[in-house]
Amino acid sequence: MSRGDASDRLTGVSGASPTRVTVTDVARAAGVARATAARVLGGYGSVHAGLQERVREAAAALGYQPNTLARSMATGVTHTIGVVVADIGNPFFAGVVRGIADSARAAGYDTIVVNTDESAVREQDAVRVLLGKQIDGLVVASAVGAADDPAHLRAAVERGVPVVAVDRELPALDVDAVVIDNHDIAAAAVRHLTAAGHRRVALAWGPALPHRPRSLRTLLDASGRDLPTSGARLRGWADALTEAGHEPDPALVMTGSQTIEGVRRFVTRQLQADDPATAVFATETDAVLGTLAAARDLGLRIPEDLSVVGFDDSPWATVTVPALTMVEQPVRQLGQTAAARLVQRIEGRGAGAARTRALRGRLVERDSVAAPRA
Amino acid sequence: MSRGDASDRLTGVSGASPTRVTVTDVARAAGVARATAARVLGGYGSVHAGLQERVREAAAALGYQPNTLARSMATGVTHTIGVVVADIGNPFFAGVVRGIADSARAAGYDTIVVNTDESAVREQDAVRVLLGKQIDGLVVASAVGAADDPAHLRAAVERGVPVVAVDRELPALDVDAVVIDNHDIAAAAVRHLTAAGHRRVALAWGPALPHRPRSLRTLLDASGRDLPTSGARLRGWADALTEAGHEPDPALVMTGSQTIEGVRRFVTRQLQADDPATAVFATETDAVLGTLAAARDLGLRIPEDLSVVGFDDSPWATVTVPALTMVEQPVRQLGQTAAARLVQRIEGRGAGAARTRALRGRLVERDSVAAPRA
DNA sequence: ATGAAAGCGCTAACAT
DNA sequence: ATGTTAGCGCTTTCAT
Repeated sequence: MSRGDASDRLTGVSGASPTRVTVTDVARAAGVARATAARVLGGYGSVHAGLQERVREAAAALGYQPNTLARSMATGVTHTIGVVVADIGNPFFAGVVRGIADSARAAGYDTIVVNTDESAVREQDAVRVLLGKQIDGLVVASAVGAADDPAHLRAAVERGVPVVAVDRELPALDVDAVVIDNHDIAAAAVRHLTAAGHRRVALAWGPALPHRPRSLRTLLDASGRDLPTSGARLRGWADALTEAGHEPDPALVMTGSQTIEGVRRFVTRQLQADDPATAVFATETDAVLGTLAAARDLGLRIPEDLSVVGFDDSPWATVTVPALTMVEQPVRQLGQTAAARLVQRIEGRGAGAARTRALRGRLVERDSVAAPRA
Repeated sequence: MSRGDASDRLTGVSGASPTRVTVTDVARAAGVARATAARVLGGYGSVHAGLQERVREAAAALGYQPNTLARSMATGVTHTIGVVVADIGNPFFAGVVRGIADSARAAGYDTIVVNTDESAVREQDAVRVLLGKQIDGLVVASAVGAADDPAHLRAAVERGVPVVAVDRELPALDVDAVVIDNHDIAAAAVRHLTAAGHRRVALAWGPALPHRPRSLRTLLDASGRDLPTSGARLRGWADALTEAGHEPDPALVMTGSQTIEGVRRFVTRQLQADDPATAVFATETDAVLGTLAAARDLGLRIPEDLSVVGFDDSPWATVTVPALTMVEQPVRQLGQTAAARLVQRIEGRGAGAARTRALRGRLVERDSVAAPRA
């Protein structure tokens, strides 16, 4: 931790130069003042062409590399945005992150990505770390429920660090958000099923609750406290069913352990019930996998015995048998839009009230939906 | 860039405090010297309990948050490792990154992840940015071919920044590496096919080459210049075939455009050839998808008409029909091991010569392999 | 156009 | 145990 350790390291690993070369070194070698060398190396102010040359040569000869930390200390700006994402292992978020990086890069910003594994604690940590690193702005796909107070993010806002929510809104905070219109696309997906004649459409998965709510209202209320995306999808499901004249039965909604295995058990139960579900709306990739596993367990054929619509289209959805009808989300665009908005905020343009921008999902129809058995 | 802009931003976005609170502010509020405040806030040195209390209260009251940049400037250490990864959208690398972050976090290091989308130019950029941010070490899954000179990474090493290669070795550089034993697991996969009676095992995909090499030697040489992983898998394929007494025919190796569509065309051609392939060894996820697409196009059944072994086991490999026999790689462990090694290097323990550590893949047998048709 | 000097927020010698 | 002072590498007045 001491300076001594640091230089031990420098000399120890490989016959490396025992000390980094700084503007001071370059200035001395070029025979100019530090300020002059700094001006050409930093690309600001104005310096006689001849001197520029000399400084550049000296810098190249010494192998000078700028220290961005020092620059940031002096300017108060890092040209870096932080990204806090709940699950980088999910291709959805991976795509979002790439979109953010694309857009940020184009605007001259670096990105630092931190994964929280859906843990609220790690999210707080991540935000603290990023703020400590003096990022200029923050894009966050938060793991906190819609009802929880995101104090760590409020701290960012209060310090004047612009925050943009991506995919998951932050109703408790007055910040910009870029999301998918989950209610509409979910409703469209379920409408596709009711149009084919389905009345009993199971939903996997919904909010994680300790025990199954009896009434639809209780369920909707509970989901309002869950992740905003999952609540919106649930409401879309309910609205589409209602619209088709069917009662949205809370018993059709999975509220238990949200894992592939949990879905498998839930769907199995739904298919063996007295008034069995004839279709499943799977709102996450893992829910699709669990549903397919359940169907195979029971020897049910898709779509003859069971119709399925799932979230997050992916290349493998075309090689299953049958190919799956899926909701496609504009992931990359989601990230790009969020980063663009953030850069606007950082650079002081686009001031004004926080705004939520909703992007549209798309239903990709393949072969996993048919009319229910008579 | 100017200080003026920065404070405009601070005041503009929300009624935020126009200036950050520093140790100096806290010290003044607590009525102690800066050093004293710094000691308790930074958690070093020793300070009378009573004063500690007072400083902490003042800090809390003012909402003090440490500036890690300034700390790093003073100490010369960032407690941050950089991760450069070729494709964060690939679940394989997503898993590796999580492993790295786990392990780093446990050792008290933050991680900064940069994605390069398999572009050598962006990789250079990424490394420069990370070095500028004064990271303490670097984990890299490089996009550069085994034959290319990774000057950007050499620069890191020469500056005394420890580098650990993950998944993809850097033969041109004397650095630690943590990889999968691609040769062995590929050979095991192909052996599994020859054991079932296959002689004509197509490989999708191999090295990207402008035109198909005529001889096996030319092919192997060419692949030596490609990504180290793909070369090793190719050699594993060749060795397993040879071992079973079959000539590894270079015509069975895909060398063209490495996309799902490219694989689909390649496999289609292989299956319609005079002496058709009876099995496909797909060395990447997208190669598996292309292979399945080709089989479906031709109305071939797996495994009756075509056997398939693929790389990168994944939950969806169990829900295809049939479930797929796949190579599973210990992705998380790969990342954890790499980060652990890096931390050792950073902290000066585990000095000595660079070492490559190879982790073993595992063949997960399911239902996509059978004896070839007579 | 160039140079001298101050300062960003923190840590770390060096007094006391 | 506390305070004083210098300094990390850079940018940015302010002189000249």
